[in-house]
Amino acid sequence: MPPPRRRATITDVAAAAGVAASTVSRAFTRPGRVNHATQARIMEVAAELGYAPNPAARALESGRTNTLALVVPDVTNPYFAGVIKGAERATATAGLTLVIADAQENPATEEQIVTRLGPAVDGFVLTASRLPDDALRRAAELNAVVLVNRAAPGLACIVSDFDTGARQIVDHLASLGHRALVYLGGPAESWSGARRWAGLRAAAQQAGMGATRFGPYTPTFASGPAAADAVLAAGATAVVAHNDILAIGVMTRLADRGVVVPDQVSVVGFDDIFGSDFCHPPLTTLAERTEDAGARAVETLVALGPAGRADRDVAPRVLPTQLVVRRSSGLAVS
Amino acid sequence: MPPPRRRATITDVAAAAGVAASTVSRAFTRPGRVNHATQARIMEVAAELGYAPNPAARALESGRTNTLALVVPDVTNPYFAGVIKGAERATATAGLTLVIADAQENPATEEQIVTRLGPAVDGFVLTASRLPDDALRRAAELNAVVLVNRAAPGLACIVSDFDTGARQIVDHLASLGHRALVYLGGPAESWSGARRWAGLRAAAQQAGMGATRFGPYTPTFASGPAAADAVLAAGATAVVAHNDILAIGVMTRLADRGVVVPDQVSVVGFDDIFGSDFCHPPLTTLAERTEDAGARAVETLVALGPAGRADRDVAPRVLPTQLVVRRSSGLAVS
DNA sequence: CGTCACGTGGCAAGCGTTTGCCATTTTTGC
DNA sequence: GCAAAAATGGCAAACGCTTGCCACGTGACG
Repeated sequence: MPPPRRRATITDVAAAAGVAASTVSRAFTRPGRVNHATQARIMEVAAELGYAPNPAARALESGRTNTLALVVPDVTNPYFAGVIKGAERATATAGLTLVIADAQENPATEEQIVTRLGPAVDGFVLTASRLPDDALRRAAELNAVVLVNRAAPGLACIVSDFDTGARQIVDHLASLGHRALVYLGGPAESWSGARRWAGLRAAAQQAGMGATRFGPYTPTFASGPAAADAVLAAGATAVVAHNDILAIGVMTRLADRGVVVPDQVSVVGFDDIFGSDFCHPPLTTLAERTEDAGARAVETLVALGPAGRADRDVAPRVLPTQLVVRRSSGLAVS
Repeated sequence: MPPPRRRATITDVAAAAGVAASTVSRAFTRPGRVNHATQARIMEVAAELGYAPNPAARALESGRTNTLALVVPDVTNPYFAGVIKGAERATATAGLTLVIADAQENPATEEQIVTRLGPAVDGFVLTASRLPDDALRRAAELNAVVLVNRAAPGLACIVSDFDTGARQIVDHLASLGHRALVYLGGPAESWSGARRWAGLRAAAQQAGMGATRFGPYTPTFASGPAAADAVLAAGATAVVAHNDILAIGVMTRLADRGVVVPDQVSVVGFDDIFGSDFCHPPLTTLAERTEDAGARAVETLVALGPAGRADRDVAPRVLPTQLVVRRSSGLAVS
């Protein structure tokens, strides 16, 4: 095994090519600025030496790191997979590097991430942030920040159209003859959870349907039994869960208790995650354009620039949602 | 909106606390080295100014970035969620930062990631790397590298025990009366795919069972129909898929064609991903300790040090697997 | 009371790059 | 051919931090 090779620096390349370091630097950053022949020679030598510019040194001088951070509450949650994918794609297109950080559903962890990573990145995409408004404002003073599925005064954000989405769900259930619905709420700090419930309640009222909120439940498979039992105890015929994972957990418990979905209870979720098409029965759910959301967020961040000058419109960009009707929703029991 | 505030530097803190910059630096990096009272004052001032050390500057001096990179072929693939989670946890424990990069199942992209990110990180965890051995060796000359579910001469790696796992699968199927199995192969470059097939074939031979490989298939839901149709055409009673996603895709197609799993065909997957417990029917699959793998990989990387001195044993660390029997496997049709 | 060790803090160099400024050479326009 | 302008490349400072080295002051020891 060869000794750990020292990485070639710009000076090494300069020496080998017989030019000054500054010329090498320009060859990489301002291609037009140096003579064509010199440029070619430098590039050749650089390739030969395996030279790659040191990002740390670059960042130090310019203050720009060409790195964006995406913070999600839980990387293993398939809901965020789409956001990650979209952000990843948009970042690559912009020629930047993306760092993904896991806040572990914990505001303190999230704040720590923002503090520690702050100087190392040009901006943050905070997805479903659990941080209070003033913490977000503070973060936005030091870094460009774009929110996804969370709104805060003065900050750019990308949100799904939960109002229309909720109306679609309610209309769907109403058209199946349901007269009331139960909403299984997610975490209390969840902004999107609040929006979902607000949308459902408003739409239900407009449609003359009853709407009750249960919970909060942690939106995991494991919360399914508690939620399902509560639904059965209440005698509900239609239940809308905070998200698909919870919905699937509920359906699993209902099956265990011999309750047939959708014949006896209709179940609707939010997110259309991986798995909602092959669970049993396949889940009716409100699909969000998560990949778009991630991509849009990064694009907005790039447009904002590292200073985070939000002089432009900070009006929320609203992404459409779409109700995917599968087999978990059916006619109300008469 | 306030003007974009300049980030406080170590000099600002030093000035505000009435000490030299070096003292502030030491207060952060060598707590015992400065007077207790001075230390306290510095910390207080630092907190007040919202100071956080600039990682780029730190990295420049020390050559260490305190950042590790985890490269996965596809972040949205739930199989890698466990690896990510485990790596994330171990990295946090070690007080480091983790960067996750998506190679998009593309060797060229993977190589580019390693090149571009190389100077910015202290080491790489390459998961299911598609890179050829010599590219891996080159990468390992410049950075510490640990492989997950991939082996290469001279490099540290964490692998699942596919030999034992394959034997468990074969024994299970044999005990259900199956006399032969069909393996639905994954991508040709997949190292773990090769190991899976090798293990299955060896175990089948030992058990006196037939074993045939079909494919390769891209391991996605969408490949299910093609694979399922091939299985039916061959009249197989037991099928083992390269991974759970493919297995679920196959089961979906089988259901569409009116074939009952497991009564007519038994299906077994690899990975035990999110969803394999609630698909229909729940999938029998070989569970790997993916979270452990991620954590172990990071720990190994940390132990290696930034120089990547693999003087120590580079023997593969083998992680046990476990067969999770659910309802997709049953008695062979007689 | 002198010597020594130790605790504590400052100075300054250096990490690899970028960039403003200047000097030199080449090109252009007349 | 000459002056002016453009092209090209070098010098050196700066980015924020770490760290080897040194200086100073204090307490311990003989």
